[in-house]
Amino acid sequence: MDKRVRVRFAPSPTGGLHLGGMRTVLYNYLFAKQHGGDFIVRIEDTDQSRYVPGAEEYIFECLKWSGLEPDESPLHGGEHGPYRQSERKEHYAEYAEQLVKDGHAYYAFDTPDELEKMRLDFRTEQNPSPQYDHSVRMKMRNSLSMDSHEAKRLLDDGVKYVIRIKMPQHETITFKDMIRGEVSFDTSVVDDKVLLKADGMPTYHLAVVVDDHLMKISHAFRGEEWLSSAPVHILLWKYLFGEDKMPQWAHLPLILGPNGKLSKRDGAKFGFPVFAMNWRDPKTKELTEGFKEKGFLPQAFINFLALLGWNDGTEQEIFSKEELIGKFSIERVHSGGAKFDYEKAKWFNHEWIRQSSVASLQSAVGSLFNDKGITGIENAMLEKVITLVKDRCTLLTDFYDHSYFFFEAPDKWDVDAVKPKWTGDKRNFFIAYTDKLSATGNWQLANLEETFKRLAEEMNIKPGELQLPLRIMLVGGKFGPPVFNIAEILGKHETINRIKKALAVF
RNA sequence: GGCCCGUUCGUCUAAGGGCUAGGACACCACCCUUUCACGGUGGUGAUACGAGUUCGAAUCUCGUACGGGCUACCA
Repeated sequence: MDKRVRVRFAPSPTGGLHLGGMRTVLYNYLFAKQHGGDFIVRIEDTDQSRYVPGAEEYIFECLKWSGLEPDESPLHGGEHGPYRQSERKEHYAEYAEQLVKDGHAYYAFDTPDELEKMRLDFRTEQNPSPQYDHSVRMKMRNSLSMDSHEAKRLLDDGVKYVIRIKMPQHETITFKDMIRGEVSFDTSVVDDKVLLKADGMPTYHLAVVVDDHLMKISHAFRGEEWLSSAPVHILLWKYLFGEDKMPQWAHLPLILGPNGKLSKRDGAKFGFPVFAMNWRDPKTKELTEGFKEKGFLPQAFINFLALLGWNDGTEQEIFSKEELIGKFSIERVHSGGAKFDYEKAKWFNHEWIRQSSVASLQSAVGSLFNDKGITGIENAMLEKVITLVKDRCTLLTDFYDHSYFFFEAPDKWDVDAVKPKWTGDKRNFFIAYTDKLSATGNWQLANLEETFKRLAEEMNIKPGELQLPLRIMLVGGKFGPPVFNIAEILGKHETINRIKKALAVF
């Protein structure tokens, strides 16, 4: 099938790619893959004042980590490249001029100050934010309000200008949205949007239409925040390339934070990530934590993102990327916004950790320990530890909290938990137990436990009262997996050492 | 203010005219567990409101309320 979808992003510090943007990317990706189409990414860097160097590379790292790599490298071009709008500058002016020639657009010479004055002058209680539209355009300085000689003179003199679309009056624009069905707008309430800026760069409105045409985009999925400017884009299609050539639109619902639209700030405020990976703003040096660094598996990230506003109609919740490609359908995307629930996201991650094989977790967990300064762990040991604690970990980082004691002997113990019931008999028990352990050639879970219980019985102590002290000797506190499992993994030498060391303190 | 979009348990959602509105997260209780968790079983909990159409409405229509988006030479 000849499907071609594109996603866009602006390399700006705040407009990066947070949850909402990533989900848009994901849906585009799933749709493209499902139909055997192309998935391309376009860099919308036409706003030079907000351009942040390095943001492109960062975002491709995010896409790579999530497993959503585009078919053609957006950084190096491709069949319909370049995919960086700043490198396609010359295309846009040509189309803008075309629109002027056809009477669908005009030159406007108003300075920023004049625009501000207009907004102030026309401001009323009923209309707090006046627009540059059919009602005021004849009162402004543009090629519609002045005679053609004057306009030509200004142009020849090199006076800065923008090109604005001339929105028709009282026309109803209706289009079909794949999620919402028919949506219509009255053109007289839409302003004369700037198409080409004074610096020669296009605005999003012009660029999206021109690029979608040139890049032969068949489906355009974007966030709901674009819905209200859709009539401009549809008109542009009509004027430039024909409405029948227009891609099919889908406006995805917004992802909401705890209070309203999800923002980058919400992350810091409520303690959850909003970006796929750590992002440090080069200007402010402010760090925004990512899902990756927080300990999420990419599979879980994709999974919860996909389910935030979509489901396949069954009660299934855990989907692999391949299953999502098979089952996704844009028509089943919810039209209402979805509030992001971090607790549920963590649940997805927990499920994915449980399902993951030990082998697939090994390198991530290994490097986690490395980062914490614990090095030189043997693979066999790591494997055993992961197997034992995997089910209790919600985040990858939990592996540290649930198993660091395998690699670091405790140097302080929760003595308060032992002391009240500590007796000389118990001390003697542990001395006897270490002797037995030293002598044994069978370091198996069953044997360790059996020896322990038999000895306790012989010495007439309840084994239950001895297990907690043993645990505290081995790990330092009241936590961790079953105590004999710990001893088994720790090994003979280490177990005996830890008991002896603790005995000296108790 | 104007325009557009939306509204089912606290949260994500299922049910697109017809059984006691189903599931998941979270929460609570019990069980398992001589640690802490995991897990298991069960429970609390929703169709925003008001009209209309219909034998019958969460579902279709209208109005109201509430929420969100847009209203830049930003995307």
